[in-house]
Amino acid sequence: MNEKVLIIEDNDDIRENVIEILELAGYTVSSAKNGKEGVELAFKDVPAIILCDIMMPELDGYGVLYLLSKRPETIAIPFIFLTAKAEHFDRRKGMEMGADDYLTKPFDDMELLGAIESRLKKKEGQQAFYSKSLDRLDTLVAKRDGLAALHKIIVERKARPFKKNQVIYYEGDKGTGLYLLLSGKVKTIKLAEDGRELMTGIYAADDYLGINSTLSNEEYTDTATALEDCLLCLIPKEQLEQLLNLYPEVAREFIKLLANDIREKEEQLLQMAYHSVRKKMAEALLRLQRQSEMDAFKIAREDLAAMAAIATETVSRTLSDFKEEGLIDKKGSTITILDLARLTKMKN
Amino acid sequence: MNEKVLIIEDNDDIRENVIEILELAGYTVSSAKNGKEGVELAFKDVPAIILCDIMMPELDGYGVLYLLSKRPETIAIPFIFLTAKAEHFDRRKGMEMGADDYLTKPFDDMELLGAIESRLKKKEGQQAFYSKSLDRLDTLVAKRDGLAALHKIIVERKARPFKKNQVIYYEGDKGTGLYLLLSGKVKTIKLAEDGRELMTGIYAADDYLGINSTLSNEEYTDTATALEDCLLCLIPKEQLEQLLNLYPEVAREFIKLLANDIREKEEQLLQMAYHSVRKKMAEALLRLQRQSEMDAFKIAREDLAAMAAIATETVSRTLSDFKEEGLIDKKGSTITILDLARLTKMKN
DNA sequence: CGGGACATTGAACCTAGTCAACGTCGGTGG
DNA sequence: CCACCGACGTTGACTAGGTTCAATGTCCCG
Repeated sequence: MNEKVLIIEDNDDIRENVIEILELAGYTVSSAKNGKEGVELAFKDVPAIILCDIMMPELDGYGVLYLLSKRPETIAIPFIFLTAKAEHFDRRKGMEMGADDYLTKPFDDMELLGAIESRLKKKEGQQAFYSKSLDRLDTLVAKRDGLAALHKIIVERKARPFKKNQVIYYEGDKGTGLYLLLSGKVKTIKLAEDGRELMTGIYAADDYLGINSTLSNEEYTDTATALEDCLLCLIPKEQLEQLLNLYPEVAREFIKLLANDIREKEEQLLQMAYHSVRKKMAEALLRLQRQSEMDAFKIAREDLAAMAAIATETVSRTLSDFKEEGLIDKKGSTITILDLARLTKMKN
Repeated sequence: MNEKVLIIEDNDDIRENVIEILELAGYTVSSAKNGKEGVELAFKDVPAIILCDIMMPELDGYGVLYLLSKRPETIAIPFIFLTAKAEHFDRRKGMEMGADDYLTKPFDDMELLGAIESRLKKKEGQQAFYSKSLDRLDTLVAKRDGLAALHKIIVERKARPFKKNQVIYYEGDKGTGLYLLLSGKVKTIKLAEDGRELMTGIYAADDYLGINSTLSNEEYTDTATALEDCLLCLIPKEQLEQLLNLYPEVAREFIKLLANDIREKEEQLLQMAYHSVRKKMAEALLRLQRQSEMDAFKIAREDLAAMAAIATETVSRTLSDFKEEGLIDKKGSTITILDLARLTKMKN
């Protein structure tokens, strides 16, 4: 196979040791002594997998991961952190940022080789799975003629998995492109000065993410976070731009999406403004039901609060009332809608 | 000149009398005995000017005016109401709907001929004025190459004046096309079930109106009303559609407009949700200042209330507070911004 | 099965809405 | 030109709905 591995590690002993092992195992290895160097190497000569220390001079492991995720050609490379500390927080932070695995130093040869091999294999497996998932898009996208080009771009592009609670992009980031959500659920939120969150959107499979920022060439105006494990496909801005100029149907399609989005936002605006908490709550539940296509769903009170722009305590109270009235059932964070009609007709 | 006049009047004596006078004066006259017939005639053979009774069987004068305003080819025809009652309310209602003049029965020959002549002359004069106003668009629109086509359509199309408080379109109306605001100011509002209004947008010269409804092929989602006397140009949906398919630049331009609109709506959403009344008020004032480009503007308390989604009484109170604090000055419905910086930095 | 995160409930407080009365402005008709 | 009317703006008193703070309960993951 002779796959390319990049190791980024400031400790000379560890680095040399790893290089030796990997070369013996038949990999082609390149190495860097700090994060900055590592990122440059990765861009110049794209590796199949990256091993990276967290604590490093110049640029730490998180920074490396962040920078790599900014470029489409390096975004999908399997990424394994090497770390001395097995601390929970660090581990979680890394995984949330999109790392694929952790190796706690000291690790022995078999651990190292096993991790790399399993990652590469998993990636291959995922690739196959994505293709299948992408085939489904055929029926969705290729209906109209010119949209076939968009479809082609999507299929050729690798999909990227995001884990639950992982942030896809932050408010203020420069838009790198459009995300197509292949599976899972994503929320977008805006932060008020005092830290309270407002959910501006909730997305399920086949929805586009970050349309407006990408198309207006501005920074993202909200933060997108995965509500559950997701599969996303990034369509780079440049390709999208070309597509828009070549195929009016594609542009027309996006115009429709945007226009509908505005209508929804205005509707939401009216609700925010004049509806009672009960009505806002009912609308939020209905929105969730509509897009999960089931009568039961799991959602944190905090997320519900952000959707309806009310306090979490008030969410609890209102849901308890609804349960009393036989409108819904709830158990923990799972909510089941019992009386859709009465919820829809909720008086203000 | 031999201009075509259409008279719609159910009283046989009056109708015959008017026809006689007008034919003597050299006009070509067609006539209808009720509103329905009149509208059909107007569509079949577009007249230069229309005289129309208000109280009629089948379809009354208001209905005629409404139906004519739905079609681009009949929208700009001068319209004179004939009415027995000189009541205020009726007069105002007619003028708001877009009638150009009133004749109170009984009227003598000179009154009739004078009104028709002056209307036709005025229309000619306005046409000349519009062209000038439209020339200004050259610099705005024709910068990019393909947009020249859009510009051409705008220039070829007649602009139509709207009077203060006149409704341009109603929520629920099927979108006939896109309006370009040439001069004046327009607000768009949504109505809550309980009748409270929320202002979803405020537009000044060179803004487009009803983009999203037109482009998504849906009904208007809000009601547009003239805040002052306006000049609007209607770009019919069909022409717009052609343009979008032919010129990617035009589509691109609208995509940008829509995307920006979404960003603004989301920003507003966040405000609605978590800002105090003081802050909402400040933001509303700043929005007004930004688009009037002056520090002083006239606005009804009710409109301010609709902008910030608060009660009119609260608007009064808050403005009084602001005045006390030296942030603004106010006299009647005129507000002057004194301390822009402090208003911008208003704490929540 | 223990601990921490998440959910619920209670009580006090406070903001902004409502109702009502009064003041002010501008336009219309005598 | 003035007086009057109606629409619009202001102010006060009261109230309801929702937030906040705080304590307690429950679920779920390791």
